[in-house]
Amino acid sequence: MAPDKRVTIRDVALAAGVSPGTVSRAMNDSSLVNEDTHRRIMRVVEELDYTPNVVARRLSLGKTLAVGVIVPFFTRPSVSERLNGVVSLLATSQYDLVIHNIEAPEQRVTCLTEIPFNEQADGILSISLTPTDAEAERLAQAGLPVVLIDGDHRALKGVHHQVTVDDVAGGEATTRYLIELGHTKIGFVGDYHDNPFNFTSSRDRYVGYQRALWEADIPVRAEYLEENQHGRRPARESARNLLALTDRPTAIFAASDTQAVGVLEAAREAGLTVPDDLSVVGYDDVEIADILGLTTRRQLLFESGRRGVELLLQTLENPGTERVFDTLPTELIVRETTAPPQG
Amino acid sequence: MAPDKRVTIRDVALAAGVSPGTVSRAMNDSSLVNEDTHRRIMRVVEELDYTPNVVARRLSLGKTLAVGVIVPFFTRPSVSERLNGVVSLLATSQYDLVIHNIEAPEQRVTCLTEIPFNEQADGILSISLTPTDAEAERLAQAGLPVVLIDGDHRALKGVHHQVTVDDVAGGEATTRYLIELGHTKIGFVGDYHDNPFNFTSSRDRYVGYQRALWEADIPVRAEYLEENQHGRRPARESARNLLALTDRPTAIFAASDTQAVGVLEAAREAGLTVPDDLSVVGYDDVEIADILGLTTRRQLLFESGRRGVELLLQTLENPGTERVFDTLPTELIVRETTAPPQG
DNA sequence: ATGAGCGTTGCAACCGGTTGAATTAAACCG
DNA sequence: CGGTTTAATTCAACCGGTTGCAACGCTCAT
Repeated sequence: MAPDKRVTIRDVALAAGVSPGTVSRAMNDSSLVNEDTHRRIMRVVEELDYTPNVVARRLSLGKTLAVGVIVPFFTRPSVSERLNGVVSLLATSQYDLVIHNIEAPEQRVTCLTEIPFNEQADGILSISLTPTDAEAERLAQAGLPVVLIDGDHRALKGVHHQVTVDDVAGGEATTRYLIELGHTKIGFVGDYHDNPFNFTSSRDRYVGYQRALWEADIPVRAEYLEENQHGRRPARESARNLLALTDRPTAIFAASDTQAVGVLEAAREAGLTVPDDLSVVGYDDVEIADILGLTTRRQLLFESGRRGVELLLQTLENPGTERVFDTLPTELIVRETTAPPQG
Repeated sequence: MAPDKRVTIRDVALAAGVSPGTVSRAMNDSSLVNEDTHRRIMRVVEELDYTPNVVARRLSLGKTLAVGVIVPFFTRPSVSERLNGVVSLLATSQYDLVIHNIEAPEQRVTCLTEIPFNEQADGILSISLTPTDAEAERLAQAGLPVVLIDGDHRALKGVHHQVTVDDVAGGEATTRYLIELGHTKIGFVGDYHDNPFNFTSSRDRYVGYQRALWEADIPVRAEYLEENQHGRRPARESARNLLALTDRPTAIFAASDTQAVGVLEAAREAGLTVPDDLSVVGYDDVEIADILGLTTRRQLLFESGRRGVELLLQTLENPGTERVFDTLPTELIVRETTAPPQG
């Protein structure tokens, strides 16, 4: 009944008539143990159904064989897709994945300052977070490899690698596309550019938006910028404001697909036809964009996760690796929500 | 430069002029330690910035202070939402969350048979997986508390608690709603009922569908059942088949919202207006349902995750806890994709 | 003064692996 | 046949905490 105490390495040693050390070696680097002994030990392992205790192993090795992943709001489709890339590659390695979700700004602090220190992970993957200078310094102290996915902090040594997208360029190119279609009155619906999580993508895309306008000699109008909480509903509100302007935009660039959906809803409410009365562009190219036929700028979410893990594993194997700053490309996916302005 | 070796409990002990044991006690149950000593130790801890090594702690305690979560396809919105519930509650506890994603049937086996055995977790949460009898037995052997969220296996002792939805009842009620609207030709678009992951929800909902028809004396027509891979695209294909029938259904019940989206797409392709020419109902009530105005049966995804964790933590605290089988309610959310059949 | 009783603290074993150094046994060589 | 190399294995320390038990110092009652 009582699930007989776990089988330990000493049990195996006893049964095989060797010392624990030999069993240990047999299970790892067979090179030092005799062929026959090895086989014998393995047979006993089989028989007793022995599985090494990972925790003991970790303590002894001084490695946790786990990587910590810090993600904010992992239910957001873009984040979830990145995480998916992370998980898919990590599953093929010996490392476990310990997840730390951040839903509130306080958690952000705890995660970034405590996790690296309690030896729970050999490396840290941070998704969509841009550490402040103080946080980066603290990370550096911990001496763990840190990889930023969709987060930028080249300045300090705490960060080893990063995988990003050039959001400024992406925002610029997307805006330029709208301009080339003939739009000059282009609204922007994004997150609060100053937010407690220090999310930077919306802000960066807006910077790109401004650049595109400048280059085209189109004035940047303050009333065309709407900042709000992230999300579909807040974006809908923001879009309502834009569409209520006396000189309303003929196109709206949303900082994410989720927000673009809110924009589309606001347009419908206002009785506007998309794309005839209003063009809408999103960012990310998550599934909803395909479903709704939303024109958007695609970024390689899944790949960013995979690439991040790849870099982290590389560093764990070989701590001397040079720092890498990857920038993944983006691509405009034109669907049915954009067209030249009417009249 | 070299991030000076980690501070251990012995360093603290030395600095505070006590033994490691006392420091350990001071950090845990202060009751045995003198007030003054306690304060002194804590000051040193502060000064040296000491954090206990979790791995050593785990080995010594014989507990891993982590729970393993096994999820298939966590990018599916319904699963992700459940996971969200899990994470949100677990974050408030001392337990870490180690994720194991399953994307292929082989992984299913590894996860269910190995993970419980290598002492990586004190308890297991399994989401949307129904263990086979053999797997359940193996789980029981491991002697770990296991909680099934959206999975059913009351038969064996391996499972401690479970949190489910009555999919049969949900499917029946949903179908009855269509019947009450006046539909008699109702198609069903679901997963392969026989699949390597042993997902049962689609199958169960279909059983409910059959019951509703029987009760209403409507014949169950084999050609109205379409099984396919899970997903929007396969569901679209399936719906195409249904709509191509000479006596096509006037309503389609999709086993999930994701699949309902595929059905809507097929309807649009076929030039049918929803809900006038075709009614469509989904299941889950994930965000896309709200966006598209899809009538659907809501289930409490987030809550199911939270509740599962609650039960698991309870059992970890107090191993004697009685087994609990929770069934969460569902609710029909009527939106704009259902109406009485035309003519 | 003696010893019981209590609150604190130290000691040392233990959790279950890993690993460098020491040991043993076999093999080889002049 | 002694001496040395080499391969295989054992030994014991170690990773960094936890904890039962012993020991210590003190108070208090006898």
